[in-house]
Amino acid sequence: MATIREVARLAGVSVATVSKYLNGTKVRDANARAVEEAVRALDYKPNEIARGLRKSSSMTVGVLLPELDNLFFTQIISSVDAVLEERGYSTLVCVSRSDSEREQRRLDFLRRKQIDGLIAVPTTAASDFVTLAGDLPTVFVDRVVSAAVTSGVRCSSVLSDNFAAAYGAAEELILAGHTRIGVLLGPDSNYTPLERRAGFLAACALHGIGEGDLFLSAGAYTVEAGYRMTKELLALDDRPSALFATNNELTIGAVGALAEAGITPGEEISFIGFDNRTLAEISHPKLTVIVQPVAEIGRRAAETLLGLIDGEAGGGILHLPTETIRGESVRRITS
Amino acid sequence: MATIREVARLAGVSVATVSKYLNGTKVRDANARAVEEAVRALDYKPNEIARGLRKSSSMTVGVLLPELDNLFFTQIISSVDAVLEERGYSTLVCVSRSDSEREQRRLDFLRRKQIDGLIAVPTTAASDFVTLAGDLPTVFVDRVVSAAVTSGVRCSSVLSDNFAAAYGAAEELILAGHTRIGVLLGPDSNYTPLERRAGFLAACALHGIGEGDLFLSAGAYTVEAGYRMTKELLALDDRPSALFATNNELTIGAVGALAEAGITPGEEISFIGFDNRTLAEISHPKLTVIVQPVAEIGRRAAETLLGLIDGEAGGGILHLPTETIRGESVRRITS
DNA sequence: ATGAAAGCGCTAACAC
DNA sequence: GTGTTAGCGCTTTCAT
Repeated sequence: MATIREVARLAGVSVATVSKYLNGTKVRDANARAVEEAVRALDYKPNEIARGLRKSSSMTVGVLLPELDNLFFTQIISSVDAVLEERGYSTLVCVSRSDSEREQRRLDFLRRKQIDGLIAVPTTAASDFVTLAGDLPTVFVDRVVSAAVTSGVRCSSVLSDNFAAAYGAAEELILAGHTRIGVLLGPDSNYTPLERRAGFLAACALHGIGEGDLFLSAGAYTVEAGYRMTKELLALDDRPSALFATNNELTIGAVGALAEAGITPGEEISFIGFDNRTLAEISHPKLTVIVQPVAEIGRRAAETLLGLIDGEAGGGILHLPTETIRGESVRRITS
Repeated sequence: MATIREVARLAGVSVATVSKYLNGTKVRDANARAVEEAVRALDYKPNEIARGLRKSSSMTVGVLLPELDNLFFTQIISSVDAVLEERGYSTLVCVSRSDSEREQRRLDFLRRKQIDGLIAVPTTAASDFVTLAGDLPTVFVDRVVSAAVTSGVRCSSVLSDNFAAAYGAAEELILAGHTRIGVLLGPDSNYTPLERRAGFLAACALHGIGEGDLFLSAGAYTVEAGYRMTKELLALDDRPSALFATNNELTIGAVGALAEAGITPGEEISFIGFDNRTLAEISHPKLTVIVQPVAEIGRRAAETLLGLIDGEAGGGILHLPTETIRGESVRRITS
């Protein structure tokens, strides 16, 4: 690869002139042309590594998340990347496999790579993660860090309004006449299940439905867990008349269990799913689902990070509204 | 961030000694301990950028693909990353959005970042892409480059054995008695549809089924295209008795169209899908699908790339076998 | 085994 | 406006 020196020599100017021209400082017209020509002739491409070393800015941001074979995360990366790319940043992706130790090692790795900022879906409790991140501008996605910890720290959060999402789902079912509802929840070790549970219970409480009428089951955010929980609920003597699955995997599992039991959502049992727009659309009848604004989450996370990098204050928590896609899987009943 | 200088000063040795110790060269025991302690005290993390500049190796590989909101690609990244990470490499992800110009710009960007190698699912015809990649060690995934072009060039290909996959699907249907089969194919502008079409036709020809008995429809690799093609085929007076969807999106679309038409796969119409293991499992009855060994593809691609980086010869084309997951969506008929 | 010093490719003072 | 030069943080001769 050609270096700036060779370009300078071929163009008959100094390296400083080449550098200046390439970075937008005015140079004499004749020199500009000479440099341009030399660059083309040598197919010169600036070495960003050297550039980064000198400017102590790598124009790289790290993205650290639990896994890559999950569309929720990768769609977020997708829009994060779109925004960052436009600003000339590149994206270094690392995976924690939901393992705290691994996560810490990867974070260490990213710091060695001199990333300018970080977008993370931490596995470690976010508040502890803040400590690890230190002074690195960081945006948490799908997790929040209590304001207490973040004060003065350069980090913010972007996520769906999970409380409102679950609240809305509950209302949807309650207004359709359902009082005995099964809820498939994720593990309490994650952050979002707590918000979703709280939102659901809040709506129920408001309508006089206590926990006694509800069938709350919690498990992993996996297809298997969704399948198993649904089967268990269906096997009950006084089984619920409606089901709410609170994440993509649980939704898939629930749909599978219902299909296997020969139950059509919206007939014997009403159903509200989460996130899997595609599954909702190809199901027959179409499913009612709550969908998170993944693209928007990614976009806002990236923009927030760029703000932090540019010195804006952190500490903000951005809750983005979810959307309810109404299919025909919620049936009005009169109890 | 602490530098190697500060570590040296605190440890009371020269930077050379610190560097040597950190890189595995033997140093006096007392010095080793002193360095270790200084590193801990300062929380020193080597600056990989500076390191890369000096060694002119960035320990970074680029991954360039059409999009990130597609599990086929992201699962591949996932296993690529797992392999590379183990060897100390990091992964720079770029997206072409299936746009040749954009792809070239992103490739340029990656080169500026001094990547040591590239894993690509090119949008540009792979043979042209080779020229762009130049001397950069490159592994093509899901695409091949004719041996003629690659001779002497440092690139190889890793992909599924698409011919055999489609051949197998055809046999599966033919042996069940089907002769009038609808095939949902992707766009001829991609590479894989060609192989899949050829494989399917080869099996048919062997069993005396000509193109006249087949219903080949080609379209985009999208859910909508799959849905539309399926509806069209179902609307025919002499509609086929079996359907084969040749990719994930087409499979989803087909399943949706069948559900909407009230057709249960494996009853009125037999069905073989592609890649969507999850959908196959939660469907009732379970679907028969051909699945690509995504994890293996990624793993082998990464290993192949590491080989190329280490100076191995390129030019190889690795075809990995697909797997047939048998559900109950193929029904034996007697015509 | 150790340290002084050169230099990877680039940018930013600084003097002209 | 241009060129000379120092130096980003590191590795690597090359003497010692």
